[in-house]
Amino acid sequence: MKLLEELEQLFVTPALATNRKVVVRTAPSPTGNLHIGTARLALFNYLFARKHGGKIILRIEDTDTTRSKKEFEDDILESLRWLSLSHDEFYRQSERGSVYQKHLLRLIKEKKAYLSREPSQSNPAVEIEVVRLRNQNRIISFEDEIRGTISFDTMELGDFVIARSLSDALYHFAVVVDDVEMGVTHVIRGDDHISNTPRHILIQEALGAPRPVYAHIPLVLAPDHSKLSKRHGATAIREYREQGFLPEALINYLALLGWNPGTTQELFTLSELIKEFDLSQVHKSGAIFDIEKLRWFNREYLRRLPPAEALALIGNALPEAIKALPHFSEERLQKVAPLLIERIAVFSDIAKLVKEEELQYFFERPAVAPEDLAWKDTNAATIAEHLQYLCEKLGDIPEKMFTQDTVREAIFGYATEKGRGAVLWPMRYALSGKKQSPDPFVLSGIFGKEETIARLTAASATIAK
RNA sequence: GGCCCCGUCGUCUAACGGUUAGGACGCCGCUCUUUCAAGGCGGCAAUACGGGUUCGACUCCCGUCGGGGUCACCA
Repeated sequence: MKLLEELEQLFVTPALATNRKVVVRTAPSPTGNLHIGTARLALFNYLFARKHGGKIILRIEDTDTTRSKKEFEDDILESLRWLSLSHDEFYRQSERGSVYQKHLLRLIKEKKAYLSREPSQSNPAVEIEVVRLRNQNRIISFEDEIRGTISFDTMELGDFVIARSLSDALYHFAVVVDDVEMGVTHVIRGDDHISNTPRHILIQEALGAPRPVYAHIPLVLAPDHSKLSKRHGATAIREYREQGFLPEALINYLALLGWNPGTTQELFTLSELIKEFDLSQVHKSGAIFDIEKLRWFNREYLRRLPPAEALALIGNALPEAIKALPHFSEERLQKVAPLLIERIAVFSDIAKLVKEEELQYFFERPAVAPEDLAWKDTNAATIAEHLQYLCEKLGDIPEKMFTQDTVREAIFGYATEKGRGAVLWPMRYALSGKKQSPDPFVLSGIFGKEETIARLTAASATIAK
């Protein structure tokens, strides 16, 4: 036991000096659109590097040519850009075959690896010559920034395969060679790589390279505690983008998933995150992705959006059917926008409102059901009387002065005197045709004098029948 | 199954030997109000379990249970 530990000490390569410039990498495989979990890892790498004035390498790990697709690479790049997660250098592993080969050859020459002729696993009929690493079968331990010391017995790994052939390096080898060649100082990746780490260290030591600092971040989990996958709903950043989530909200939410600044602050801009971020505050256990909290963040950012920007985004999310309605206009939409913002968390919620017919009445005269016009047991004659009065009273307001405030001023006394419910409910219902809607003053302000009076008159006519 | 990692409200988390175990999301209630939304106020709700160590454990140690990861010529 003791001997084993001493033996181990002999082989331990010191971690990279901390005074070296920080170099991190985010290394997605283009086998799917940018995943929420990958984006979060990219974010952690980004925050760490930017905080320490380091360099960020984006490396596309496409050594598996059958599963890798250009369209996924495009999506990854585009999604990262959308999230504002920039990088400083870009590589594709598929373009680095000669680099891997060079190191493979060297290792073989130094007898640290060897060629082995054996039947192909995919096609046992043919023999191929794979490259295996000479494993010294010892205990590897490393310091993980998140978990502390982790030890593995690498015995059961055996002389594992590092390349399918001299010109076809496998993932583990490519990763280690790249990290070495690119001068990566901090490997910040998902904790599903913990058990790959001893293998990487073995390769690294064979290469005679220094050991980077490892930080294994716990994974993002689905509500059922399993790995977040498609059956749990949207997993790609693109889908959230398409649903109308704001990148700032996504960033903020993802940052707080497994990390916190140790204060109760929850809303952070990217640059605040850079300032606050610290690997030592990263949690050890996996965090469940909670769409409700993401929606809350999104709403917070939605409300902070400059009005012009919000308006443009609402315009994008608004179905064509609404834009085709008779009273639709940009001016009208501009007035409705603040109401909308108050009622949605994500832009895709607009489609839901439309489906529930919560928006139509802003842009076309609503159908009014006489039986719904009455507040409690107010009788028809009284309602008609109130509506009549409202029309007259509002008619006295000059068109230019017709706003939610002047309308309120004009009729609030009357409403208070006659019973607010008895006056205001029919007024609001007449304007919206809905049992639930914004208040009648706000609606009047949106519709303007002519349309407001027209709707009140129409409702009044309905009740007269 | 072997190996590795993890375990505070339903969820994200604070507390790093001494707190009535705090905050946020969600949920519920109240309030504002003609209705809805938003807002304000409040409530429900957790240290997985069992042993130690200690004057004192969410915090340290051991075990149990539970969860996750990984065991490729995928990444």
